[in-house]
Amino acid sequence: MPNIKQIAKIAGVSVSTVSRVINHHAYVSEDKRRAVMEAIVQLNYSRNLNAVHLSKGTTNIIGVMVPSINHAYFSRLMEGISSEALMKDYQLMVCQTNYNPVSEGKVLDMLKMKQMDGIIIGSKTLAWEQIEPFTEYGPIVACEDAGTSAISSVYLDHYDCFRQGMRYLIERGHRQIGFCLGRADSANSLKRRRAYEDALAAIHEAVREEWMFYQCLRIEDGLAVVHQWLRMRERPTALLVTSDQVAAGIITEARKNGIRIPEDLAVIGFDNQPIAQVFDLTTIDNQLFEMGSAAFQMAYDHITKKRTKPENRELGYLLIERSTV
Amino acid sequence: MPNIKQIAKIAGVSVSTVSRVINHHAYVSEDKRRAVMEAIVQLNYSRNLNAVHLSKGTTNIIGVMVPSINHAYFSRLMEGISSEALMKDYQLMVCQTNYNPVSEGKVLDMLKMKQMDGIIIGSKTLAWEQIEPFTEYGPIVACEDAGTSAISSVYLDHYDCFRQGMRYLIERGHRQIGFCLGRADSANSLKRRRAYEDALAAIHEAVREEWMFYQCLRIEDGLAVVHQWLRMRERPTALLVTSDQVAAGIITEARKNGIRIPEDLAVIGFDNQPIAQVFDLTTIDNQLFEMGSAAFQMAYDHITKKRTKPENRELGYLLIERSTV
DNA sequence: ATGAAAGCGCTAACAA
DNA sequence: TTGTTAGCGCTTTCAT
Repeated sequence: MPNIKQIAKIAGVSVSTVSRVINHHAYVSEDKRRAVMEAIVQLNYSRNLNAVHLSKGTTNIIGVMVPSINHAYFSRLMEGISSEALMKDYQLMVCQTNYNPVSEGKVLDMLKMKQMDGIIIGSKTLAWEQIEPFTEYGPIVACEDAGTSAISSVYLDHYDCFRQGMRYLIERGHRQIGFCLGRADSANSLKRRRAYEDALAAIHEAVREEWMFYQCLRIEDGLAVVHQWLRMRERPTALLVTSDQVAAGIITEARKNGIRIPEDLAVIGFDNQPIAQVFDLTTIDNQLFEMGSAAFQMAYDHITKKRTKPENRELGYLLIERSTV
Repeated sequence: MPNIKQIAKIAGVSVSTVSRVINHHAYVSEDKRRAVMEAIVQLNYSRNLNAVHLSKGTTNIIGVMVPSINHAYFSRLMEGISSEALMKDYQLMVCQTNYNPVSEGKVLDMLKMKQMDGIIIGSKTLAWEQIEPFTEYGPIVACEDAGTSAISSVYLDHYDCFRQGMRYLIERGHRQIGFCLGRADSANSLKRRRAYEDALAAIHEAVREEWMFYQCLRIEDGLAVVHQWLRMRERPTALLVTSDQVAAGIITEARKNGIRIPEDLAVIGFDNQPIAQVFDLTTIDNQLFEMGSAAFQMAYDHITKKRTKPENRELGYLLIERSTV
């Protein structure tokens, strides 16, 4: 592989002139520029990015920490990140962690090792205190509420959001309400559960453990929910489901079993994914794409020093009324 | 940020010894090793990966070229790639191209610029001849038939596969068969169309343009298909749909319109995604996960010189009989 | 077992 | 406008 030195030699100039040409700097005479360009073509030259990165101390790479690449929620989020990265000519290093703390640590380490200029956290299991020290090495933006930590974040108020879902159901006469969440112990789940309990308390309904479904992450998880529902003596008349995929699974299996939606069972989904539209599913749009692009922008602004302090940006959400309630 | 030199100084050894310790080389006395380790902890040192990459000439990064990050097909494929990469300690640079030739070219350029050690192509629009020259800079593995080019590939025989789908439908009495494909001009689509035409010719049925749907990529694309189907005077009794998502969209919209599946319309999907299971959809499993992991392994073997010649590996497929035919 | 030193290829400050 | 040169931080060969 030819290097800048050989180009310089052939073009009859110094390496700095070559560098200037490559980087489109001013103050290069037209004939030298041409000579360099010709040499570049002649030798089929390309810069060695590792050398560039080492020399500059930056990489134009953003790391994306997600538990799973193949999950509608993160796919949509990454799409938002990617669209913004594409415009700014940044590359994405997608790191699948499977919620493994060791894997998550490795991603943080890569920031320290200057492999990437910043990190966007889609979701994680590590505590904020374990992540915080790494902000020294570059911006870290979380796509969830980072609480009082010094980590930037784009998030929405899941308590509020869940409360609104509950309110909507209650206003339509439901009192027996259940929910489907993902990880039982995640911060978001905890908030949602609190919202759920508060909402029930407000209408003097007791909380029932058996109406709370956890580990509902994918479309197929909806099936088990329906079967459990069928086995119950007392059944919830409505379900707040924090994933359109799971909601779609529930609806499909429900219909197969002759359960009428929403008459027998009302369902509210989350995310407003395309599948929600197809199912005519009432859902809460939590702006995943926008969250992704906002996260990238935030990281970008920090890298380019447009900002220095951590930011916390709350996004809105929108209840989309369709036919499953 | 501390560097190897400072560590050496504090530990009272040379930089080479530090390097040996970091890289777990043999021939380092126990006390020096300990001294180095202590210095590393003391200064909170981490290697600068850009320097490592420059020095070594490799990066342990594989580029993944996909038109879209947020698409079930590529998500599943990337999951396969990722699972293998995780085991081998490789990082994934996911590059979304939107089938833009310029973006695709940039990914290839990054290989030349030594930003990545190899590339896995999920799908592309560039011609093989335009890609082939870049194999000089590192292994390129395509997740589709790369024809006679010198590019490695993992693929399945889409002609055969489509033929089998047709055969299955025909055996069950269908003669009026349509299909839903993605990009009209892709190599795969062309093969499938040929298979379709050959299958019809074999039963002396004419080919009808209006029964061939293109640009069917996402779940929501299924709706339009159903509406067009409804408007037809003569309708196909069966549809071969190269995406479970689209098939699910079709089924959902069909049921909503009182169309019975499979009595009025039989549907075969593709990919055997989780959604196919939920919909009890007859589908053809084309082993996307395995394709992804095989692609990574292939790239890996070339990088580590276990192989040098381009490989072409054909994967099997499996028709999964469920209830939509 | 250890160290000196020559790269790896580029950027950018400085001098001219 | 151009060139010289000192880094960037690490690996690895070659001596010892």
